[in-house]
Amino acid sequence: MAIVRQSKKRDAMLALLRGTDQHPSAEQVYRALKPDYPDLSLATVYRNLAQLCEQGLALRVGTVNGQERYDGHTRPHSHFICNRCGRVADLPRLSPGEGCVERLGVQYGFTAERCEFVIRGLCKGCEDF
Amino acid sequence: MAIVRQSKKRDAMLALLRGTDQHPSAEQVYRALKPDYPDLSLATVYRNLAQLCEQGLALRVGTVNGQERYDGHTRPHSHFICNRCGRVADLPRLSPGEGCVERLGVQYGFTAERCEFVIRGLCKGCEDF
DNA sequence: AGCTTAATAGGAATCATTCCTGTTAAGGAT
DNA sequence: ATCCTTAACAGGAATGATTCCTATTAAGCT
Repeated sequence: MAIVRQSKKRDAMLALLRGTDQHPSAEQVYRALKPDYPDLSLATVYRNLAQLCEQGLALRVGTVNGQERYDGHTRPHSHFICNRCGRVADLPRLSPGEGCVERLGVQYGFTAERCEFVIRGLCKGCEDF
Repeated sequence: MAIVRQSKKRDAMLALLRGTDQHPSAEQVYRALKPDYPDLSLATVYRNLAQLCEQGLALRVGTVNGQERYDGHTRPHSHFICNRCGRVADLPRLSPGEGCVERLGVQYGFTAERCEFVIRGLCKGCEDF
C-alpha cells in the first residue's frame, strides 16, 4: 500500500463516522461535510471511504436501498437493519461461539478476515405501518 | 400481494437456483437460461428474482463486486464469501444462541424477519495469490 | 370461447459508484 | 526555506447493476 498522507477532508470524514451511530451512506457523508468543505467532491468521499475501509478504520455495514452504509466504530459488534425505513442500529457483539469460525475455516478451507452478524426486520416505528 | 400465476421462466429460475450451490447473480441466471429461453429478458430475471425473494422461495445472500447474489436454499444456513474471487460457499447454520435474537428484539425494539451470519475472507485457492 | 390482469420483451431511464484529466498540496529531501 | 515526488483532489464523464415504461402475450378463472 502506498504512503498515506494527511488529509483534512479524510480526517473530517473519519471524525464524522466516529461521532455518529447512524451508519451514513457516502451521499450522507457528502451532504454532512459539504457546508464545511464547499469544494468537496463526491468522488473524494468514495475514495476516502474506500481507503478508510482498507486501513481498517471504517467498515462497510451492508447495502440498504442500493446504498452502502459505513461504520467508523470497529470494535466487534452486530447490526440491525430495518427493512422499511433503512435505519441501521448497533447491537452488542453476537458470536457463533468461541473458536467456531476458526474451526470452520479449517474444515471448509478458508481464512476469515471478518464476520458479520446482521438481523433484518422492522423497527418499532415501522411495525405499525 | 397479487395472485401469482404459473410462469415457465420463473419455474426454470427457481429450479436453477435449487440445483446449484453457486449462489448466482442475476446476470449469471440470465446467461444460464438464455440458451433455453432465447427471448428471456434481463428485466424478467430481476423481476422474478425479486418475486421469489418476496415469496420466501429465494434469498438475497449479499453483494459481491457490486452484484447481488441469490440462494434458492432457504433452510437456515450461513455463508462464506471470498474477498478475492467472489465465491460464495454454504456453511452450516451459525446462531448466536437460543432465543438470543428474540431477546434483542425486545430489548432494542424490533421484530426480526431474518438473520444472516456472513464470514468474509480468502478461500483456499486465493490465499496463495 | 371470453375476460381480466399477471407475465413478458426490449429498450430507455435511473442512480450508485468508479474512472479520467489536469491541478493542488503533503511532507520528505536538498 | 525551496524543490520534488506523488498522494489527494475537483469536476465531470463513464460504467454498470438495477428498475421503469409501453405494448404485447398468455395464465387461468368464468
